[in-house]
Amino acid sequence: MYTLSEENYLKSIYRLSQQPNFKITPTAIAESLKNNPASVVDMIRKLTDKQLIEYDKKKGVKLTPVGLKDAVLIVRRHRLWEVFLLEKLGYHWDEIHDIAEELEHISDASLADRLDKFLGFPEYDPHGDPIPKANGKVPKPYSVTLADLKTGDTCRVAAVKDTSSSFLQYLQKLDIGIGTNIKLLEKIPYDNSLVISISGKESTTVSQKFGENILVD
Amino acid sequence: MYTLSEENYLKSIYRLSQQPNFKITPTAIAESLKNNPASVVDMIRKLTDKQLIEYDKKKGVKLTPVGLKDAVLIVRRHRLWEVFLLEKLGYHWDEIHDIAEELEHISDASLADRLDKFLGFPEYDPHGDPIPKANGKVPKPYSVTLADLKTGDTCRVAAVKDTSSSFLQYLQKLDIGIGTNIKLLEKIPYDNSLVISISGKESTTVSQKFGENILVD
DNA sequence: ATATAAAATTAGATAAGACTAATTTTGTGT
DNA sequence: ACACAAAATTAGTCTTATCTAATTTTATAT
Ligand SMILES: [Mn+2]
Ligand SMILES: [Mn+2]
Ligand SMILES: [Mn+2]
Ligand SMILES: [Mn+2]
Repeated sequence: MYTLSEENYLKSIYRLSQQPNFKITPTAIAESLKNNPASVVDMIRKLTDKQLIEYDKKKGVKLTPVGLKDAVLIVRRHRLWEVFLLEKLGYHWDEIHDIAEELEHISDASLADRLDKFLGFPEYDPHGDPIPKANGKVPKPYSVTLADLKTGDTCRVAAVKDTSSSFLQYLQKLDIGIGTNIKLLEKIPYDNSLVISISGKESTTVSQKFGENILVD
Repeated sequence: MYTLSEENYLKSIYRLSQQPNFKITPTAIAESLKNNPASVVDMIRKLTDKQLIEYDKKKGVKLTPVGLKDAVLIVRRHRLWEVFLLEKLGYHWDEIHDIAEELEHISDASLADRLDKFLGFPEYDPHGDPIPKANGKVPKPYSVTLADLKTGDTCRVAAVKDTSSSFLQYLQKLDIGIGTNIKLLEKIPYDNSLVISISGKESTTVSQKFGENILVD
């Protein structure tokens, strides 16, 4: 159906489209794929010809209904494989993303659905991201971040925005995972650093960037 | 490490090398990969440069120790994924080969070993082919075919040589699978057709080609 | 409004892997 | 040894996807 590259572009565009009010430019796509804007311009032409995206200079890139449907199916496969790797093969949550990045491209009509069933129809992947359903419906993702809370608020970690191993390993070190309870003790006005209590334990200070990459419930 | 194409060539050369006294020529490789001899010549050069194979005009293509080791690891992944697809996801044995053909290329250092453990260290894949061990040792494959038997002999189906869906579906129709008992009732001298009894039931006639593609115990 | 910077695009190059068509080498039968 | 066929190889083309460098367009700041 699609080449590996086409699928990676579709997925990248989909991910960028999740950021509200964000204009999806060639540069943004290039950054997200760690490649060159010139290459992106080529692929934009190709995907436009295939009617998977529309490109308006003013509005940026937008997925067509067909492009969206297929992008969502790739995301579905990615997240299902992540669940498999963690739950069945015993990988840690900082190791699974790159492998799923390859597995998501395996094309077989019934593979995702069989995997879904085998895994017991999980709702969320190991990073807390919602797993699109077979019909293409995507459960609403979490949207409030730790950095959005007010002093004194308590929350449950629901998902992580950043899935890089450096971030995930840091979380591991802090004993934070999906489900961990966090209380915001103080917000440092100077640089918006956050003083938090993890699982009721003594306080720790984390950066604003850190807080913005944790989605809470 | 290797490109998709390189891996497919390595695996194809390995498979051909399993046929005793068979000279592995560019044409043979081309046939096995359903591509063009000219393309094969290019790849022979590439793999030779990488010291994965040696090519002697007289003796044909041969895997070097390194090439052999890596080819075996690809076969290991292929066969492990086939077990997974059949046992865990409920595919039938005629559907798994093509999917495993893609899955075998997923490159992660510990993936095959974790999958192996998850599956309970299976000895044989769903077609009866031995699964190479993590250390690269390959259990001895079955070698006697149904066509090798003498009239009156009884055997157990141990493996199938041909994994095409047309062959596997035919076997399914005849109620033959790994483990099925077959008795050779008669060999027709004219064209070596085989009259057999499957699981003790009434007799069926199959072709010589059919018999040569069933390995027995 | 104009200079400057940033972003987008074009032009041209490269690499992998496949193909077809032409040519050369090898093998076989007489 | 010679003729013919088959196999191997070379030459040249194509597609996909990437890059760098040059150019054009768009945005921003004074
Ligand atoms: Mn990917
Ligand atoms: Mn994830
Ligand atoms: Mn393959
Ligand atoms: Mn098999």
